[in-house]
Formats: sequence, structure tokens, C-alpha cells
Amino acid sequence: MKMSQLYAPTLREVPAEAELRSHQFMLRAGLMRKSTAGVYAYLPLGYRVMQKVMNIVREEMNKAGGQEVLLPILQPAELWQESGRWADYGDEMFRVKDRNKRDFCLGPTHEEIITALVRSDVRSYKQLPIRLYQIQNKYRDEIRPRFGVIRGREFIMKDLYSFDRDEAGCDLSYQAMYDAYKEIFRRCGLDARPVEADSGAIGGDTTHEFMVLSDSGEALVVHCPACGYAANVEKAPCAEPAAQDVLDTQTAGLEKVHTPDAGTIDEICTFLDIEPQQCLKTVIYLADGKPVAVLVRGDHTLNELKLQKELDCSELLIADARTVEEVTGAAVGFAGPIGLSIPIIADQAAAAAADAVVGANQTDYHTRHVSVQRDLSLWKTADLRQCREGDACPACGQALDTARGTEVGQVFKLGTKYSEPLKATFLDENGKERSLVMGCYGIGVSRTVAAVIEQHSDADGISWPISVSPYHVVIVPVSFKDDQQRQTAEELYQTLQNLGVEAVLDDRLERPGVKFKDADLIGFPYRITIGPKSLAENKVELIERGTKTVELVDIAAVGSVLQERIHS
RNA sequence: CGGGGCGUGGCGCAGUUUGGCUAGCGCGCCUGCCUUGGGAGCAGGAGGCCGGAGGUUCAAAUCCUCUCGCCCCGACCA
Repeated sequence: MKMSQLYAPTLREVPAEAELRSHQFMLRAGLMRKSTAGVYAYLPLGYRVMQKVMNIVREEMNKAGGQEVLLPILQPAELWQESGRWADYGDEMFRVKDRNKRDFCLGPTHEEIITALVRSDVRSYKQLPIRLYQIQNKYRDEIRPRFGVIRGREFIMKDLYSFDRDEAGCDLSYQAMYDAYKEIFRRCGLDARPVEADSGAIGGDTTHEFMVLSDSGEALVVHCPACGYAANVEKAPCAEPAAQDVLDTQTAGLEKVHTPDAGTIDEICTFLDIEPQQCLKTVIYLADGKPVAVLVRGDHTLNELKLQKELDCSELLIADARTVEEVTGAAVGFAGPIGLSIPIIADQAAAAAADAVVGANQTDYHTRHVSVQRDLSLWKTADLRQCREGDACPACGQALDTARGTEVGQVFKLGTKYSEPLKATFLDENGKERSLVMGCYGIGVSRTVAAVIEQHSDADGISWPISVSPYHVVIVPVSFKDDQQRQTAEELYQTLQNLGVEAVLDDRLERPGVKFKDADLIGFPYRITIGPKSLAENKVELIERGTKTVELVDIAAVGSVLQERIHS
């Protein structure tokens, strides 16, 4: 491709809308342009990268027994009503009507459609297992699209669905995908690691997320340097409090203290000169509309997912001020567990508190010297808090580290969550009808591109791993007007193409600085600079983008040198 | 949805408080000259009616009302 022809409008300045490096570079390097919030058009360079990623995904999916299909984006409401998710999915689903006022949605995911497809054609265990995948646009009306392509409302996802006859078969499918994912991300040049995760709205029990570690990542993960355990903080269990976490057991009698305007943990601590772990937070929630009090230690963060699981409710909301006042008889900030008439559920660390300060259920008052065991009757005690750095690893007990990450893929075992309501069944050897055991496995393809940039860029621009780079090399004659340089450049361009090296020839009549800057910004892994100095010796400069190392290479040898590096 | 901010040539911004604009600057773009090892220089030029709609006024980018869009922080997710 000639640079003068390439539709790659680069930007000198950083667009005001972009915060993340990946977002900025995708715009500046001319990979994409925004259409509307969370929706992007991919330009030639961006689309080439995407296709490289998709091809890697395809190859690994095919190796792992997958067969590619293309499923509808426009999906009928009936299917979603069958699975129950038409009601459950909420505002995040783009819903449309046809001219006859029939309901449809733009598929946010494809479990329903694929299950409906398979149920109509699969009759016998002899047809199993089946692993079907597609690379397709998905639509989710995100509450807040952000970070460019990382959280879009339209995005490209690879999703594979496995159908097995039993759990054991599903385990094999799951493992095959898990291994394929590791290989896919490795080939994309990503440092991605699987972490244990929560299954969220998709459902199912076993699931791993593949996280690309990066400071700008949206998710927080804990990992154990000792044993390699890793999990999303949403999921990571907290160990029961060790002995030293249990507060002093010689508790004095209850004492009500006047604490004017001290409604937050910080204010109380300052006021009473105590530490946050000596306080208990009492948070009122509405679980499917019913109030519950949740008790967490002052220095701990409540994990709402864990709470929701314990409460087994479908809607969990923090109570509004009016409800809090009704339930506690006090202003927000002074709720306490003593004397409440609603159920109290306590985090295990909070339940161990023996001399704590709690709200007195009276505005501007707290109660101190509370022993949970002595003074309260709890409805339930459970692991409700969010795991944090330094906590004991649930696998080996060593201290955990934390890191931020961007989720690029997730694998789920679904069981019969969809096959049962949608009646996707088969006959086993005994002629008995059974539900298909399913798994689903997604990779955010567009997001993966951004993740690669997050891990492979510097102040000057992108530095693509060869495997996903839009082109392998850019040839930059210092002056394209110079006959000798131009001729050398054009010959080299031909040679490289004949060797299967994907090359761009920068034939613009620009000054060298402009061409170098663009080359660095776009991120070609290699640059060949043709200038008068080296040309005199029949050599050109070969520059590696990642390391910026320069080497002089014989013109006649560049082709084979590059060919070898690209394929190694 | 709650909180904060912003919409002025393709991009980045100034002007808005204290109406007076024939709307300005840098970059980019076009033409010519010149230049060619890290986003050159000179000269000439094109391009906006100030997100949109109403209103106040002799006069509105600037004031008022409504509306649309975008960005950031928080609750959701690949």
C-alpha cells in the first residue's frame, strides 16, 4: 500500500474526548472515528488489525473443535420471553419494533438464538458435542459508554456455544476453550490471565474471566504471588477472621454517646478517637423491596454481589433516606443494629466484633462497647465483604496482591440454564430425553484491540506486535524526490510484497520528520529508512519500533531478514 | 439515573463574567516559491454564523427559557 493512497487520517493533537492511551491512539493513528457515543467506524488500519485478531481467534476456535456460523443481530422478543430474559435484561437491551408493532431486540448476546437453532436440529446424543461460534456485532445500551472501544454500545464479540450430553462433556468443552483462550491472547501479544469470576446475568456456576492487566483497567483483581490463585474482587472469598482480627473481648457495658453531626465512619473515628475497624457500619438495603440491615466493619467494603447471593433476591438496592429513617428512626448515618425490627445479616468479620461502636438509631447518637455476640441476635452471618490487598489467599493463606485489569474474555459453564426453559433436548442411548448441557465463551474482539494498545504503546504512539499489526513494515525514503532513493524504495517495496511481507511505502512528498512521526504513531513494527548516508554503501536502515534499535542492512538482504523476523 | 463540565471552520482552543464581532488564534487543508534525517520557512487563499428552537434588545456567540448532543465521576458489563 502506498501511504499517499492509504486512508489513514492521522491527528497531531489529542482529541479532547479521549482519556485512555488506547482511545487516543486509535483516533490519532486513524484507526477509527466515533459515530456517536459508544459507536465507532473502523478505518482501513483499524479494520486490518481487527481482522488479524479475528483470524487468530478463528484459527484457535477451529483447532478447538469450533465451527463458524453467523447468527442474527435482530432477534424476536418471543425467544427472550421463553428464557425469561426479556424481562430480566432491563434497559441495557436495545429494543425495537417492526411495522406491525412486534417486539425485537438487537442481540446483546446470543444464547437464546443459538439454543433455539440447535434444539430444532439436534435429536440424538450421536450428534454431540457441538461447538458453534460466530464473530458478530453485539448491542448493549450501556449506562455509560466510555474509554473508546473498551466500553461501547456496539462492539464485536466472538462467542462460542458448546452443547454436550453431560457435565463431563461440558468440562471438556470448557477446558478446550480455556486453553484456546490462553493461546489466543498469547498470540495477540497480550499478557492476559484467567481469574475466577462471578457469572453475573449470563448465569451458571463455573466461570473465568481473562484479564489484561493495566492500570487503567476497570476491574480489580486479587492474585496470590505464592500460589498463583487469582480472582475478581467481586468473586474472591474472604477468609474467616483470624484470632488477631477479633476485637477485645473484655467488653464494658453499652454506653450511648452524643456524636453530633458525626454520620460517617471517618467523622466518628475522629470524634471518638478510634480506628475504623472498631466501628460497625449498618447499611439498610431493600432486597426485592424488603428492608434488611447489613453489618460490615468500618474499614471493610461491602460486596453487593456476595450480599445479593446470600439474600437470594433479584433486585438489591441501597435504601433511600426515607426508608432508612422509617426503619431506624434516625437520620442516615446513625443506623445501628440494636433494636431493629428487620433482619440483620452480618459479615463474618463484623460478627466477630466484641467492642464496637455502632449507630444508636437516634440522630446524633452512637452506642459503644457493643459485643455482637452478647448484644445482638443476627439473622445470618456470611462472607459479605470485598477482598482487599493483604487479605489471606483463599487457596494458600499468603497475603494477596491486587491489580487492575481489562476483561477481554470470559468462559462460562451454563449447565441447563437455557436448554431447560427453551426445551433444547436430545435422546440418550437409553432413549431418554435430556437437556443439553451448555457452555458459552466470549471474547471482546474490538476491546482486545484496545487492550493490545494499552500494553504496546509509548509516548510516540502504538507499537504493534507483529501478529496483529496492520502492516509489517513501512518504507520511508528520506526524500521521495531523490531519484536514487525513490527507485530503491520502489524496488524494495516490490521485493517485500513478493516475499509476502506486508509493506507500506511512504511515497508522500513530506519532510522526513512528518513521515517518521506518522510511522511511530501508527506503530509499524519495522521501518526501513532509505537515506543518502547509508545508500552510498548500498545499505538501508532497519528500525525496530518497539526498541527503536537501528541496524544497517544490505539492500539485497533486507527482504530475507524481515521475512525471517516476521515469521519467527 | 444522580453529581460535575463542555458544545465556536477538520483538530485543539480564545472570546461569553461586564451584549457592540465585519467572530479570532494555533495546527491541518489549497496555490506558489523554497526546503528535505524527527511534525520547516515565506507569500497568497478556502473554510465557521457560534449544537438546535424560541424569547429579551436598536443590537445576541455573549442575557433568559426549552431542547439535543458529547465528556468526566458514581451504580452495570465483553
